Amino acid sequence: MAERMSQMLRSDARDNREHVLDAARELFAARGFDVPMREIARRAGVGPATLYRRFATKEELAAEVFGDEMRACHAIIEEGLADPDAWHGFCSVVERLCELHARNRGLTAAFSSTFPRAVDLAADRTRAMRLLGDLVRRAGDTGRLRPDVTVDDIVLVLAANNGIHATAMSVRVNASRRFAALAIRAFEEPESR
Amino acid sequence: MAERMSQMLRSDARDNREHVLDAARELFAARGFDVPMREIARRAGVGPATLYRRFATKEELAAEVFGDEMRACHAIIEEGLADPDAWHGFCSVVERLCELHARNRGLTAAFSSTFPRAVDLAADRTRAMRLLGDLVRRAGDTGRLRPDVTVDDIVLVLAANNGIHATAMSVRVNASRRFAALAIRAFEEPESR
DNA sequence: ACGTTAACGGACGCTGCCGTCCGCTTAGAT
DNA sequence: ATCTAAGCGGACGGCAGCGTCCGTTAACGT
Repeated sequence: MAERMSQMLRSDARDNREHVLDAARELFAARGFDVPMREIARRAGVGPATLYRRFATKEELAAEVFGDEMRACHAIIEEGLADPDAWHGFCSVVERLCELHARNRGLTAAFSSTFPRAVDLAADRTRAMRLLGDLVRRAGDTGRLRPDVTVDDIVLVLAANNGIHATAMSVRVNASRRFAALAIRAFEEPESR
Repeated sequence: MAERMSQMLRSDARDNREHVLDAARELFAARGFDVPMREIARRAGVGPATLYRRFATKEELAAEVFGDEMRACHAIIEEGLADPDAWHGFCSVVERLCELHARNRGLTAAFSSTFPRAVDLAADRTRAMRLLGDLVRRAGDTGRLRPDVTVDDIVLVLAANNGIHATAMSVRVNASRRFAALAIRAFEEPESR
């Protein structure tokens, strides 16, 4: 559908739309949702009006950008579910989600909280929740996961992971890795190993 | 010193100063550092000019407010150090710090990051760090704490705790409690009990 | 090549915040 | 009761970000 619309655009408009999305992706990832629209436009080599012509509001742009990131989340969880070792799959999901969120400031906002008008993100979110539920159940069956751990705990950890506000990305990612390791320790049944 | 200055103020000015501090405490706690100065003034029943006459800048006001909260942090840590059961003291510090930070949005900003001009807060911060170091060492000696846990891990957990962005305070506090429990599990040496 | 029309971007208006100024008010000393 | 200076707050200017308008440019069908 998005492609059909892009197809009807003139070639320069289509290019600019892509440039805007790329710029938004980079800036949202690096500095969170609070980057000014003008700066996205500037980085895309485009005037503000052009940006607003394609994306009527900041939320609309964010919805499109974070929709992509959401798909990355889904992919990670599904790969974890596909892991023959359920516990290992669970751990790698926690680790990789934490890292993804550390690399994308503001992705957590899309994941846990809700954007004003981003209805489609809510659907992605509930789908991710369902998948996470499967993951937790599957890991629980192995006995390696503490029996009282729920999906909410994962979401809590993800939200908390977003509290790591270091400015430099490398610092953020390192801290996030340590944090993921802590979280996994907290989730693991001590008597299982 | 602060009292000496207040003493020289006219009675109405002194009252208003207190009202402003009370309002700022409440609003910073409830909604974080981003509340408008006007709103603090309004809540204090005071004009903007009055507020700015007492606190030349927003940071100055925040420094004064969070200075008080800082003292609460110190008290918590010192009580933990005074606990005859070192491990129990350690746990209660983690729990109580998490809860305090959950009740005070933006306190973590003062605690871990640095305000532009809040020099005096930095001193409080390093003092808190030293105390936390003592706490960790003391808990480590009991063998209940995993030997690789450092002060940085506590700070990391505190920062992460601040990522719990629920709007309603009761929700935030509950989530924070669960989070503290998770953190303590992660810190505890599994073979020790 | 050329005309039509989509697309562009600089300039604009609006809102919300910070911090200041200045004419009026009132505490508190005499 | 009076006076004076400390104190007050509404109104102001400035800045930054969002979203829009309109005169100009250039894509692309013929």
